[in-house]
Amino acid sequence: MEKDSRNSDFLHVGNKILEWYGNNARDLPFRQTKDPYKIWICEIVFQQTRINQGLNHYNNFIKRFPDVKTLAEAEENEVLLYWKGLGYYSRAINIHKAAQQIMNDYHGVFPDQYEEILKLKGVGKYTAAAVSSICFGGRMPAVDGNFYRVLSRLFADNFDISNSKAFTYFSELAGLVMPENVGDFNQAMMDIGSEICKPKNPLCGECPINEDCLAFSIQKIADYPVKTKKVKAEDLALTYYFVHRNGQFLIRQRKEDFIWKKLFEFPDAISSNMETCITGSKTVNHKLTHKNLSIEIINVEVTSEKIWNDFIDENQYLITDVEGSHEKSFPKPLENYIQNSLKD
DNA sequence: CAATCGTGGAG
DNA sequence: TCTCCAAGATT
Repeated sequence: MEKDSRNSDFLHVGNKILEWYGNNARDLPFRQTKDPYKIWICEIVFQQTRINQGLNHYNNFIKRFPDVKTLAEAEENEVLLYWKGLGYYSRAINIHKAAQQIMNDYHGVFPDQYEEILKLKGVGKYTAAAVSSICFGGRMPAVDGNFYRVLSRLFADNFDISNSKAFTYFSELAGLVMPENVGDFNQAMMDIGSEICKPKNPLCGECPINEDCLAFSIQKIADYPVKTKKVKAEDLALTYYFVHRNGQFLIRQRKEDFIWKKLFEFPDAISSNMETCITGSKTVNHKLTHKNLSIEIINVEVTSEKIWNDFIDENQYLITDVEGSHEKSFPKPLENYIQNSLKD
């Protein structure tokens, strides 16, 4: 039976990728260390997040929380503050809990085994593989979106990446290609995926493995990866009241298991005797992955001290001002609203 | 296990 | 304007 040359000896592909990485690795702050703490933080920050989008957050986070102990001892709200604007805020909650796990269960020493790293809150198979391979010589492929794309093109493989078994499937494909240095290989695949084998307009001419790439050879790059499921965003209307008096305004912390959990927000209702204080409103549209939000923010200018105080007492709202809001984490549209309120 | 969780940039 | 999607994890 005739075998395509691409179907044997895949190891040379991995070595080509490593060689390319040696000359083309991006110069990123977390590339200059093997401190598992820093690598862990960077892996969490950059989940579903582009490098340019998360770089400042990463640097600021490391500066404020340079080690596990500092992070574990911090207040949850301050950890959330350093996550402000980054999205997927449960990452901040989990990263804080995981730091406490490391202090309590591992005496403050970052676990060096894949199975142990996997037990940390917010750490899944991808992150455990990345940290263990980069920092401790672990040998698991860090299969992420880049792996799906590069491998599905390399093998012209139709496996649906929205299938829940995609991780296992592409882990096996990765195993065919994976060379000795798994840590560098994992990082190399991410760089190739984001710099060369891009979702749109990939730079196949510059790709170190274009001679091995089946999709490239049959001119079908755009057909891979296959992804059948599309997320549909539903419309959702929210109403907030920007209740303010003498430069101060009212907020509270979200608690329900819903969007923006544990972030701060404005009141979503006012007392009946406040309705005469309404001076206008503004509607902001904001897109989340699964929701198209239409947020109406009603301006309530309270003049009566009694009405102000009664409302706060009844609902246990917190009082802040623009300056104080800098110390709390708000959803992006509310953060924007607060900053714009300066211009009045 | 399919649905859910942000934000911003590219095309 | 609109769609896709980016170093995923959790429930």
